[in-house]
Amino acid sequence: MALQIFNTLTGVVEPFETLEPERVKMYVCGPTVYNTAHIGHAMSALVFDIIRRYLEYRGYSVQHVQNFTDVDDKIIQRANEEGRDPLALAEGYIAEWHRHVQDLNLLPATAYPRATTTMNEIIALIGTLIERGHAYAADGDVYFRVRTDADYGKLSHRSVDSMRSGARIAPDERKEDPLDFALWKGAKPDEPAWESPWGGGRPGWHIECSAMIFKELGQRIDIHGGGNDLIFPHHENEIAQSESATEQSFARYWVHNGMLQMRSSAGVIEKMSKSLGNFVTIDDFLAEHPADVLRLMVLGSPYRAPLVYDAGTLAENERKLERLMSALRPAAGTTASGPAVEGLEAALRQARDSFETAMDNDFNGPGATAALFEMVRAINTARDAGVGGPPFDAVQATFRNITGVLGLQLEAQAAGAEEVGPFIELLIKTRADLRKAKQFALADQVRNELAALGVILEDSPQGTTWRWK
RNA sequence: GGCGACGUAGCCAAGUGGUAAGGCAGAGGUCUGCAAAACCUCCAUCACGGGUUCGAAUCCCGUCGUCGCCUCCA
Repeated sequence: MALQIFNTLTGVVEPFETLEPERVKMYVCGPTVYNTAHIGHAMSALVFDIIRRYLEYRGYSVQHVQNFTDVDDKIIQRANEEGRDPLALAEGYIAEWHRHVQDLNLLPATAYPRATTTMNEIIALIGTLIERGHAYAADGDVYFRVRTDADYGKLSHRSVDSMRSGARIAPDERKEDPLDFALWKGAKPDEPAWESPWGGGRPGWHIECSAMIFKELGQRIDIHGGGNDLIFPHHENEIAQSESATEQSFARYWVHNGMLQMRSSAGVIEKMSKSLGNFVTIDDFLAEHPADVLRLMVLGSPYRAPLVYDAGTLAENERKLERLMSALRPAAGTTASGPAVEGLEAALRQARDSFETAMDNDFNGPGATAALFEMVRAINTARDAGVGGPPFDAVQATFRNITGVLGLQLEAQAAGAEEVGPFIELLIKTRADLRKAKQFALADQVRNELAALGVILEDSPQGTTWRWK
């Protein structure tokens, strides 16, 4: 079966066909860098990281562009509050994001354009829109003339008329129509400004994405992604601008992830956001949990659906990670042929098929992880049956390969192991002597006290191993 | 009010016409001095009400409920 993707534009799952053979042009909206990122931002990045990895697994060469909105009202506001230069403030959060990319094991995008480094292209694009009658300058600002775009609203599936009747659009006397949106904002005193034919100012939010896409990927792209909170107005406006300027279709597939939601202590479930104050920063999360736990959380729910974050989902995914890691424990036996080996290999092949079928079906993470757990059981069962040697190693390598397609690292927490390892080994040896002498109370005391320090001992016929809890 | 998504066991969740994957939690068992881990077994008729069909969780209509967007937002 071939890859199928849900397209927000059409509202249905469609076969995936690229503009050019074996090549995918993908643009994903990145963060506005005015504040520290939280795990909701991470979720979106993880979703598209997984999509990209799977496309590459399927043989596509992926051009993956992610932007930084590094000049906008919020950045300016925040900089003013802190008495800092807005561009320096943005620069700091961009550096922080690049660190998150590493910490979360995200594949770096192939390009990271910014609004401030795309200024010439933005100004040129606005000029084109004005020439074609799709935009107009007004008192230092430039607005997009929404009524010149016949199919405005097609992405968010709403009509211009229904939006006009909505009361929530603030009227602005400079606009010809309340729905018109800013392409260029004239600068007030003390605001960062770039020279343009319409005076000093800065780009509106939406235009930068269109300009960056044209610059980095061309006038047409395969996949445009982002959070589903961007569908309207951001992506709707991007389509309007882009297609009005180029007179051809802009992005083939619009892919949107659902929002990360937070369950409050009162049980209320709401979107995680800065403004509500119900967020967990990426750094805070990673201080307590491996990045794989967050990735498993994201994989454990369909990417388009909202994902509720609470203590329960956290604990559940920590256990999932432990279980996946159990498949990587070394073989104890040496059986390298026979029915047990054949059964293992057959089970792996079947699970791999299930994995691909699930991922081909609009990147079905829960289905794909289920296939992973089938591999885990097959591998552990085979180990218990004495399978070992090259066939066992090969199967584990396959398992690692597949988990790697999802971006899972499955690395044992090694922090401090070099320093404390010898001491723990010493205690394990002492405990072994105590057990040999039937001094079980003392032996258990060693184990319990280590457990209190976060070190789990596990006995097996081959000896005792330890791991961090 | 408008638009959209969704409602499967205690929880997360797969399945989109032929009698319910997987994970967590729980129960029993194997192993162990005891644990832990691993392995085995058990644990749901799919929000509700109609309809279409030989047959529906899966299609249609309605009701209730949840979330998102309509303003900055991943």
